[in-house]
Amino acid sequence: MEIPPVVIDRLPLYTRALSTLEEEGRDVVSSQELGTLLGVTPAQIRKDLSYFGRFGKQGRGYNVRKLLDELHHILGLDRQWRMAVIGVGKLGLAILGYEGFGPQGFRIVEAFDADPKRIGQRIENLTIRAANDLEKTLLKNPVDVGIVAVPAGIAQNVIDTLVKCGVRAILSYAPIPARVPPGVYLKRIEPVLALQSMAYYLKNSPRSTAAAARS
Amino acid sequence: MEIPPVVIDRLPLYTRALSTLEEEGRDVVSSQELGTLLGVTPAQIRKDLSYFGRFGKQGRGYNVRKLLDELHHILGLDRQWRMAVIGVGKLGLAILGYEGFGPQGFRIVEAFDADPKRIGQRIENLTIRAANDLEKTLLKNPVDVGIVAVPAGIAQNVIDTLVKCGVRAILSYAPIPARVPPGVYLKRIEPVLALQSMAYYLKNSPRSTAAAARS
DNA sequence: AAGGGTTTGTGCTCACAATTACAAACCTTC
DNA sequence: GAAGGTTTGTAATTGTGAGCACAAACCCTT
Ligand SMILES: NC(=O)c1ccc[n+]([C@@H]2O[C@H](COP(=O)([O-])OP(=O)(O)OC[C@H]3O[C@@H](n4cnc5c(N)ncnc54)[C@H](O)[C@@H]3O)[C@@H](O)[C@H]2O)c1
Ligand SMILES: NC(=O)c1ccc[n+]([C@@H]2O[C@H](COP(=O)([O-])OP(=O)(O)OC[C@H]3O[C@@H](n4cnc5c(N)ncnc54)[C@H](O)[C@@H]3O)[C@@H](O)[C@H]2O)c1
Repeated sequence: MEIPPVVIDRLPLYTRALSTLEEEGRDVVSSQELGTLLGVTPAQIRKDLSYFGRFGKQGRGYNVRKLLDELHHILGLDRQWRMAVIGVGKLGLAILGYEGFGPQGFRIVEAFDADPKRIGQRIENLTIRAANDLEKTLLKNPVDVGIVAVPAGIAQNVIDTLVKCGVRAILSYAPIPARVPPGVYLKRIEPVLALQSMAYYLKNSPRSTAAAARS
Repeated sequence: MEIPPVVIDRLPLYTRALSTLEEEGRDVVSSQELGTLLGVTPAQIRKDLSYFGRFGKQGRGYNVRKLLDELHHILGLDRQWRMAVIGVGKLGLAILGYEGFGPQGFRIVEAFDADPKRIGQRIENLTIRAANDLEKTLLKNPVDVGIVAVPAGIAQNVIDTLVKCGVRAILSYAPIPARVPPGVYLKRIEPVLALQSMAYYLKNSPRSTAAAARS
């Protein structure tokens, strides 16, 4: 059975809401409540979950702890993922210092830069390696994910190198339409594109039309 | 006529490719070439553009300069947009220092933080203001876009304040399912969700299955 | 000026995703 | 233990977007 990518994209949303509920001590939650919490219809949630099994109880809802465990297992969040950051400039520094990855099982274990002033620096328990050593290091010590935060001009090059080293998931902050071979997964973070599409709505709504932009 | 949001989301992609082509001195481009450049089918591009008019010439293609101007006009990129950054921490600093916004007409004109050590600092020709002055400042000196880079816990609060100040477009980096009233546009940057959905594919492909994740 | 080679714009079809709607299952209370 | 009130899981329907295919339009060459 083939699961639609949109469904996979929503599952992490559900896990995050469930984590919050669990921290609040909640035992069960209905698709209704989860829906209003996330801005998604209850039927959507039920249908998405039904791709993977039957996790709820009629008349009652979903056991928060149980559903969270199931989703963690489905998404592969019940293990550690090793990541490398390429490009430790202004943005790379913020990424290295971000405390949101670790608790979700995503650990940054390598960082690379081309600037001689950066190479060798210790940041967040990590020693910045030379960009020249990227291939050698990753071949010896593989990572699951590559985070690309280098200037646009060399991003495709870096991505190609990552692919050659067997990296199969890439998170790219570079503003280019990067290409990867099939079997490699790429997600782009594109704040400028997001702003540009919102500009359209700003321009074309006389101060208060309905119909919010997809987020 | 109502234009599908997905179409609006693709237009900025086209403008970026066209800009590159223009810098290379190209005069005309076909939907075919633009398509392979962006990983989109030519028919998709033609259909998207046809929502707004007839910009090409049969047998020839699109005039790069002309199409770029048209798209800039359609998206509202032929003017300056004023932005405020809320939260000048690790990420906020990278945003303030990012040179990718200006050339596209998005100018950061205000920055706010709650940390006394940050308030008053001059960064990139900007003086960091106190978070307490957010409402007062924006009411006197409105901005078009708010960029939210504060901790998750207070993000909804900041967003509510922005909305109250008449901000109608918000780019949020906070990992929360923020809600805004209709007529306000919100886009979220969510690296963790992107990683989590890629984890699913990493886990469920025996090292080389086709079907790349939507990016 | 005619013909061959391109490429656009768009009606039509197909695929897929969201929503609706309801029977089945469950809990609680009396 | 029966009745009333919830909520799930899913079959069926609706809605929407992507791709196909082709006539019309254009360029260039001879
Ligand atoms: N700063 C932001 O908020 C932001 C936002 C969106 C996108 N981006 C994108 O992220 C990327 C980085 O942005 P930034 O603001 O950090 O720029 P930056 O110039 O501060 O950092 C780039 C870093 O990459 C390093 N580098 C150059 N070549 C390299 C190589 N071959 N291997 C490894 N490292 C190399 C440089 O030494 C530098 O430290 C850019 O593509 C930018 O467009 C940044
Ligand atoms: N660093 C990253 O790469 C990254 C990536 C994705 C998401 N985020 C998100 O971006 C946000 C900021 O992350 P960060 O790493 O910069 O954290 P940070 O702690 O370095 O920065 C947060 C800043 O917000 C300021 N602040 C607190 N309350 C405020 C208020 N009421 N008004 C204005 N400013 C206030 C703090 O003083 C601090 O300077 C968080 O929500 C985080 O989850 C960060």
